[in-house]
Amino acid sequence: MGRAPCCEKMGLKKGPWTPEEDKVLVAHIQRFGHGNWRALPKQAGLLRCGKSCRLRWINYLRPDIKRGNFSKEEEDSIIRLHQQLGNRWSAIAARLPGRTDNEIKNVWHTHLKKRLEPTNEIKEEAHEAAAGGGKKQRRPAAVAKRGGARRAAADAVPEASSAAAPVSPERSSSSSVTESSSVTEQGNTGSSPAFPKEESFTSSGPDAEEFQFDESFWSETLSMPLESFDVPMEPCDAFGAAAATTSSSAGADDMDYWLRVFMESDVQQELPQI
DNA sequence: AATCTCTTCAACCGCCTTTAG
DNA sequence: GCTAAAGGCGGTTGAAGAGAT
Repeated sequence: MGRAPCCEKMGLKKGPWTPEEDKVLVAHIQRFGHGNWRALPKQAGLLRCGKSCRLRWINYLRPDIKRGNFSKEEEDSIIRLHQQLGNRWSAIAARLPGRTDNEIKNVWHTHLKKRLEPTNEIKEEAHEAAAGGGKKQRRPAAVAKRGGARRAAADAVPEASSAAAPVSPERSSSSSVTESSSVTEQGNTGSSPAFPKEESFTSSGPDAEEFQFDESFWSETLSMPLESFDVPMEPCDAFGAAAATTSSSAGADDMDYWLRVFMESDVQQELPQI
């Protein structure tokens, strides 16, 4: 059907939001709500496109957003949910109260996914190293040290807070439940309370072997009843009615249904019980 | 100390779905 | 039932920070 761009680009600002813009947006939404994102920027006097406002609100300004690093439980949940839902970040986010799809997506790509690909990378890197050294030698991730200016700006937003917390492992590259094939997990979801996220899952090093994916992980995971998840599996997210009215939450219901069907049928019978 | 390389994440882009007329 | 508008979602990008050299 061919849609016009979400905003006529003339004169609209792009890039990082300033605290002033945040204030204006928050104040406007608190007063008038966000019935119409498209019209909102005009009404609020913002030189932003509606989508941009929506994104900013959803991802950063909403009062119920939980900022800061992900707890181990949250990461475990992401991993499990990703196994089941694939890259359906919004569906995953709906099950992690206070977390946004964008944030989860970022965490997945920056922390979790990486840790699940060591076997491939190791092989390639070994190859490269043997071949005379690739341009990209992966260092032990210099993770979690950031949080610089931009984060500070985000934190300037009401409710911002943060705490250090680690990550955990998993694998499954892109989408769909079925495509996931193997995983390692063991030593990480459960072990190491301190969970040094910098080192645990880097792709190289003597420990790499430990992260070979093991079929048994899937058996365990797939045979695990949903109820046993450490995160509440509510059909709609923690953000209340607004989200519940969206079509995506209906989709989440469907997904829950099918997941249960899936879990309660073949999988449990075919896979070895723990 | 300077430069390079890598990592992180906020924000954008464009497609798909849903809703309204 | 059709079309267009709006909302929603996932993929991708690029600026900036931090560690390595």
